[in-house]
Amino acid sequence: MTDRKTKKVSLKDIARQAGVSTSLTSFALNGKGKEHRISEETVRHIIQIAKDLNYKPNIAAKNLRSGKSGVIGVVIPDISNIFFAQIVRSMEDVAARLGYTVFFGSSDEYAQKLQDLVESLINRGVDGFIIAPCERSEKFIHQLVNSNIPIVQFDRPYKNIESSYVTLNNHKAAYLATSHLIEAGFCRIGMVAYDISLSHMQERIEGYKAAMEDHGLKSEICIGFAKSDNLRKSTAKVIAKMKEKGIDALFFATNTISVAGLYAISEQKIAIPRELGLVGFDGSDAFELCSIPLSYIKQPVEKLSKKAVEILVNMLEEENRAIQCVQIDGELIVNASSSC
Amino acid sequence: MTDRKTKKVSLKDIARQAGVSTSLTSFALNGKGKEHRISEETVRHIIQIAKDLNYKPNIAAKNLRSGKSGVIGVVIPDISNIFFAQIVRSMEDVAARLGYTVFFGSSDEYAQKLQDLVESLINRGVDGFIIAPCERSEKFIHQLVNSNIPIVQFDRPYKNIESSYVTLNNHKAAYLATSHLIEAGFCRIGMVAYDISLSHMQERIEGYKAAMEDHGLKSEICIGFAKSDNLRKSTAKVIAKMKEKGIDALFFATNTISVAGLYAISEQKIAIPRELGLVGFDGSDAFELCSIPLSYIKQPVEKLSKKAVEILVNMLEEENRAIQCVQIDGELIVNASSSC
DNA sequence: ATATTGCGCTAAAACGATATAGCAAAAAAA
DNA sequence: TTTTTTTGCTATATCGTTTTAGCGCAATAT
Repeated sequence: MTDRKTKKVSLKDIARQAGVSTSLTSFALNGKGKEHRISEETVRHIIQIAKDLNYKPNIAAKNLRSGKSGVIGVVIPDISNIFFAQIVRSMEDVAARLGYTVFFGSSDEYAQKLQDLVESLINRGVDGFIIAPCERSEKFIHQLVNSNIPIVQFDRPYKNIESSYVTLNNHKAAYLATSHLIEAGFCRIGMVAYDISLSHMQERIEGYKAAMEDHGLKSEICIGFAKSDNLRKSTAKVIAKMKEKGIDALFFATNTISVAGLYAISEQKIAIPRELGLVGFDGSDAFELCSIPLSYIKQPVEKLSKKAVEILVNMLEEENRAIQCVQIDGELIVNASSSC
Repeated sequence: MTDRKTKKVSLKDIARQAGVSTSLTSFALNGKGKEHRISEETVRHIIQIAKDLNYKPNIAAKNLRSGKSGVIGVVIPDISNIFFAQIVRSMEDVAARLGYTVFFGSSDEYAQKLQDLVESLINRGVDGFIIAPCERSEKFIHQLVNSNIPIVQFDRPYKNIESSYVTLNNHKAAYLATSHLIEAGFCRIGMVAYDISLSHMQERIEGYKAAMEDHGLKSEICIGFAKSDNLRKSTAKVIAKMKEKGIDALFFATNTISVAGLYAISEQKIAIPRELGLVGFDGSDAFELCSIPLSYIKQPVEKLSKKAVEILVNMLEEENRAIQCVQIDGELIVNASSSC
């Protein structure tokens, strides 16, 4: 640990001590010895001195000179959602391994906040973005893509925008969850979703519908919508209404809905799975702690974040403008809430 | 949104267009007009042009020149712990309002990882740190403080190190939780804690003990330790053993222990609060979803993070070397798990 | 002997902002 | 009138890197 007060060691210091120019020093330390035909001995010498002096390059100078920052901006809806917390966590690891750092911020599902965040990150000089869009942000994302800032859409991409994206195969996951309920003997299966147009939600809804249709249950399709600004109450209302209609199982479209649903069910004292079969989405401590553990679709957090970071870094380093669209399969975790 | 390809507007561009020098431009845009006796008209003129050209200062250049980065490094144990997720979230907001950005990383409670993180953040040029230390990191934190890098310890400070810190008043909180159980009619109250020496844990233990003593229950003091690397199993074992001993209530020392405890209790089919009264720590979705909602000590997340950021920024900007030690009170949330 | 090539290195110009020293003209004081 | 002060501005060095252009010398080719 060096004292903050004693000035930091610079390239110049090393150069002086080694009796060479700063250029040579820079080349040597960046592994460009051969490329610039520096004698191996000189390179070794320089590296040794750098080590001795505990040289740490000044990143601001590097950034200024190179016009790059080595920082990836990540914009997610909410870091206090465990799913995104894990995603960010994982992205950090992957990015670090590739020599990048992650700046992140939460949009709270507000288009304006997303825009502010992105702009402030641009000012901070991030090299590229991984963004989970929110409602009403399509235009802005579009502009962003058009302005040639490297960007990977995540989790709920606008698929008609020409950009790379990484997302769960939501259709398949929802199909899987619904089919599982059907195979477990339920037939009047409802879905609780958000009334939003983002792709992940629409595809989960479509996946549910498709599964119902494919099993001859088209007429039983029944979707209720929870309001995110009054989540618990609205979810409770939806569930009560569905129960009245004779629904015998529910598929929750997200982990927030799942938690709210579990809460409502415990309040309404509905017996799981006898009176109502359940499948949720993503994970949460709460899923296992409710009296009957919840079956759910598990998203492959590491795979998703790794892919997103890799694609972005590839764009940054290879100037690879090829668009990559990746959909990764989810896994169904079967617990007691869905086995009759 | 500016096109990434079209080069960015620099001070020079503005200066040229305004027909003045870059120095003047810099002063004008930094509000140092008066200080450098620039005519008000010129200042207005320059500012107008900067606006027209949508000028955004290059942060790398600023950093290089000033030796500061406007970035605060935050090191916490684990971002996927909801408590720390909320903390980070809140710190970001506060920091943004003060003109700073937050870089954060998770130590996973490993001293080595904490050290690596801090060093990498130093290389990235952060101006100061907010750190939640972990076991075996005392020496390193001590070095850090000695090397004059501005730092605020957080959540579990080493209090004998001469540095500022912000933490919950853990003693008081534990005392409160324990007293509450006693007043609710429980008397054989056990505590489940981690066997670590960090201050927050020691003080929670001391607070529990003090409450028991003050209520004449010294002989009933009983502390069981959960292992963090095998949390669920070890917690279950501890609880089972305590139950055998005739314990009638439990105080969980952290939210991770609380979740594990709830899990064990639901597995062991113990009736809450009839057979066992419960109070936990921090919040979690799970606390409300278990069949009987858990009473718990709620930490004032906003206050804690705000204070920490403010103290650090004060150190950075005022060169204020005065050490500030802040302890903030927690709040007891009473739910069904502790009312006989 | 002269021209060419390769080798190992250096000098110096960027990158964009800030801050110090100082200059010319106008205003005030002598 | 001459000197001093004030006003409004400029030129330039600097922060620590990276990178381009090119220099002098020796070895090889002609």
